[in-house]
Amino acid sequence: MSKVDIFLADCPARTTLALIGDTWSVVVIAGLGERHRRYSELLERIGGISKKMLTQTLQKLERNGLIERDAPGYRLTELGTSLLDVVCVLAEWAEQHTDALLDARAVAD
Amino acid sequence: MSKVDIFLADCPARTTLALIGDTWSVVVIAGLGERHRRYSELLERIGGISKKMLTQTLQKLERNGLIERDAPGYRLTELGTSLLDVVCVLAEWAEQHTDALLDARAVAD
DNA sequence: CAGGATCCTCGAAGATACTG
DNA sequence: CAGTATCTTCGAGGATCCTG
Repeated sequence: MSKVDIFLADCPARTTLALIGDTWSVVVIAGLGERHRRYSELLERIGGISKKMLTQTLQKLERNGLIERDAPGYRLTELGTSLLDVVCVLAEWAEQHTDALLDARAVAD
Repeated sequence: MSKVDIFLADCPARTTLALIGDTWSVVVIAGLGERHRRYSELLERIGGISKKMLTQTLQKLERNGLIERDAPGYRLTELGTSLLDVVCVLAEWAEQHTDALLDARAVAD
């Protein structure tokens, strides 16, 4: 079973995607970063997220052990920090390839 | 500007997330893998996806230059293959940490 | 086999107002 | 400041049937 195959059907990667594959989870994880941050700081830093979705996403991430409340505010757990590393890989890819993505789209349209 | 900060507000990573951050894009990319595969093969390999969503997702990925039709069937473009590498990093993380994720959830409930 | 067309449901997400 | 509560909208996604 190759590394790719674990994404098929019922597998760890699909489980993970179900937990963090919503609109805001990855963004909030990145917005939190390595530091402790307060709610209002996150709201401002992230930008474009409503208070409702920030609250909901924070609760979801906390429930899954990716962040913890560190009053007043939040920080990534060790588990969450390890995921942040993965998120950074995606960020790096995005930085290098978003232009190509948008170009391809322009050509297709 | 740190690597994490590019996820905030209007940035390449947010753009990328908007393009591949739906339920099926990442799964289809992984399901395609390095090889050329036919529609029916994907449908079976992925599992749990409807024909409608497979068709829609393939079209979306093609429009963004991540896959190309290679009749009859599909394969990742060079751009798509580079993204597959990132996806594999996520897969690897998932394989190692899904248990911790589920445990944390069980404790919280 | 590989879709397209249609209809429908349900939950994500926003807007707004309220609270300790 | 950091949420909670309520209402509403909108579109992702499923189910089903049809087609070259």
